[in-house]
Amino acid sequence: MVKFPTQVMRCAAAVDLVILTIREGALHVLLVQRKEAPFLRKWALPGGFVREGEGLERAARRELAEETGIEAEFYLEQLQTYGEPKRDPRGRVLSVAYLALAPGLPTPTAGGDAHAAAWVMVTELEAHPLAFDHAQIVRDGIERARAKLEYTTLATAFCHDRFTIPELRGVYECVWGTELDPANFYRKVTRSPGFVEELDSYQRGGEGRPARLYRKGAASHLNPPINRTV
Amino acid sequence: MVKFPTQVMRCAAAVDLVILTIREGALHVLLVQRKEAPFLRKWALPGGFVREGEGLERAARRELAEETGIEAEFYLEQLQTYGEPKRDPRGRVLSVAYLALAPGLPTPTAGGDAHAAAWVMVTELEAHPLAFDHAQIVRDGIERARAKLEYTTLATAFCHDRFTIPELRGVYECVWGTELDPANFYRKVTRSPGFVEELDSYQRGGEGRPARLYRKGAASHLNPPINRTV
DNA sequence: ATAATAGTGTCTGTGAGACATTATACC
DNA sequence: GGTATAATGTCTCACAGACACTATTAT
Repeated sequence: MVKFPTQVMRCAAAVDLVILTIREGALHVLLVQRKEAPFLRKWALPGGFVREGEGLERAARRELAEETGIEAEFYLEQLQTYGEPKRDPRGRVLSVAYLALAPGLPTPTAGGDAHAAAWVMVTELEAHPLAFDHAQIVRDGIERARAKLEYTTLATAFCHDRFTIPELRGVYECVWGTELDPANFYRKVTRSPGFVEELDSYQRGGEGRPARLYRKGAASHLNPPINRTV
Repeated sequence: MVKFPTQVMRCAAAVDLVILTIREGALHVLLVQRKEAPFLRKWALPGGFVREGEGLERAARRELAEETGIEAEFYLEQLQTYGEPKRDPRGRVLSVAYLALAPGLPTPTAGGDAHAAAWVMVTELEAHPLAFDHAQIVRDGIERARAKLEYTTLATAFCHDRFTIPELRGVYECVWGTELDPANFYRKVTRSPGFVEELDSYQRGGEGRPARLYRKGAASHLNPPINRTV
């Protein structure tokens, strides 16, 4: 059996999750309070060590289910890997960060692993000093999400099965922190082939004219993109 | 001193490089022939293990210098991390892949590490079965480069200090495998603020009217992007 | 009726694609 | 001169931004 050269460095492998969702009209990220040293009681991203024989994405999905307590189909993509030698005082750790997007989750999620978990508005992240290099990871995750809304149909990952165009516009507005023209947004979304599929039902109960319901379409890319430079 | 939980899995950490360049009007990737088991004598991406106390990007730059034998300033960005449990028969390895772009390199690079190294046209990759999951990594790297040419000024990373607009167009055409209208490309590039900076000299010696020389500008993003859907 | 929100129509400016035309080199 | 390539000009169509207008609900 072939072996590694004996001097090869070994390190621990972790996955960390930037889980974004929209609650009460604002972009939130899930944070957990550490119950172990180092950084005891500090806020951190949910995550954990990769297990023997477990793939990276599988580890990420396991942590996702554990920490949110929800067995749903999240959108999940690998973000980046952080491996500075000193990023963890316990020793060398490679952290493979994942970005997860979720529609507004029902419970505030008291995690299965008995952490204190909380949704924190991304505008209030400065008030939550994060452990390790997690502040950087969160910034990278948010920026990735913001960028991808431009040229992909990813905004639908923040919506439930059925949603209205104004709800979808709200996703863009929350994530980008801007306001979009309702009329132009409507035209753009409905005329981008495969972005959304029209349904026969309407959203009732709100003020004003009821909005037609849509579900996500088959397209994943958006060409031409939606501009956030306004 | 704080320690990891004892049962935490340890793995080796590697960096693998997708080094792209343009030679003789075609996109090439640097491959090395393995001189060790496993996959002895098979083609593979240049790379190696991360050393103790060495950051990921620093490891990538070290391998880049070793394998190309050139101490130049490459564009380098992290691509993705590959960590399937069985991807290396010797044991668990996390491979952090990097994408490097280089202007046409003078020598075919007989690597410092005594590998046989070769530039391979990306159109001839099928004829070169790659070790590990490197075929997937190369595909991901090429696709990343193709996508980034659309909305960034990265094409200049394939050019030397001074270049002409037709040369830059050649970069797009090689990487995308398409043809672009010279007149429209010229207009787009010269009117995108910060893409290129006009110089006072001209490229002489070729056929036809000499082309003005440019150098890369300060902008990194391109808005609106250049479309490859034609 | 009034307010509020959903959805449609219209005008205008920007920019891409297509392609004609002019400019400047080598032979 | 002829040929090749660089650079400019022009026409048209698609589409985004701005915003007026119509449609449909709740109160």
